[in-house]
Amino acid sequence: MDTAEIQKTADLLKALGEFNRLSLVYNLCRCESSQNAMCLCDCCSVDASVVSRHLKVLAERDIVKFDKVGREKTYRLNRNEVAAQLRELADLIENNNCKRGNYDI
Amino acid sequence: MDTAEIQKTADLLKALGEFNRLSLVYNLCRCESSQNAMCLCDCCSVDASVVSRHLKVLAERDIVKFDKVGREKTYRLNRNEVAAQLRELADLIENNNCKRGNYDI
DNA sequence: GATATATTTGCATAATTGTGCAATTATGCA
DNA sequence: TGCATAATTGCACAATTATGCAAATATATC
Repeated sequence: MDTAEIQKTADLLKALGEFNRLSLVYNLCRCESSQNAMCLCDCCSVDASVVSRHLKVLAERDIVKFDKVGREKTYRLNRNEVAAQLRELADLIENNNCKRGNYDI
Repeated sequence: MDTAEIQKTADLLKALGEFNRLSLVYNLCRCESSQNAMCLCDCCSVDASVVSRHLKVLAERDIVKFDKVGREKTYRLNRNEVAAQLRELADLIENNNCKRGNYDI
């Protein structure tokens, strides 16, 4: 396993592993349409600037995508990619799907 | 979504989302048999005390389990549970499996 | 242009976290 | 009992991170 790859996965998990950010993700989970940041503020009781920074982190990790419409930014979950990465990790952990086929039992 | 539930998931992801801890997890991934801490030290270039603390965090989150044999502690991945939790999150994110059935599009 | 709203940024701060080293504890073995 | 090895813990420290407030930026509307 490449260290860069480990770091990338760790970064994804770390981005998701903070209470307010995960709250934002769960909030976006329930929305089919994009939501702007002000709307998303309601789900966590922190300053708008904090929400802005959390959304930036989520966007940097490609967890959310956004469009700029006028003065608003609307966010949506990058559902398929995030789910795929989580499943990939789950498979690795559960199935021991080692391409080399060497088991050390 | 309950805040306690959000916090629990966040804690799991945060525990996995650190480079050396994830390295330990990947390392355990490749092992069918339990591995003791000293052996696991080899996979990350940090002090044994650091590995000990990381393993403690992983054990607290039920990511790894351990047995004490003599003066050694042997660790193994809690494969099924961790994988199940990751898949649950993936499903939630991807499928929008909202029990209430209200879509806001 | 003036004003209101949405978002970001600079700054300061408190809290958390990862780390190494030394000391300690626990256990096995001679 | 004495010594070696495995693991943990106390302590200090550096780095990161989450946060709020105020100011700045961007854009819509009047």
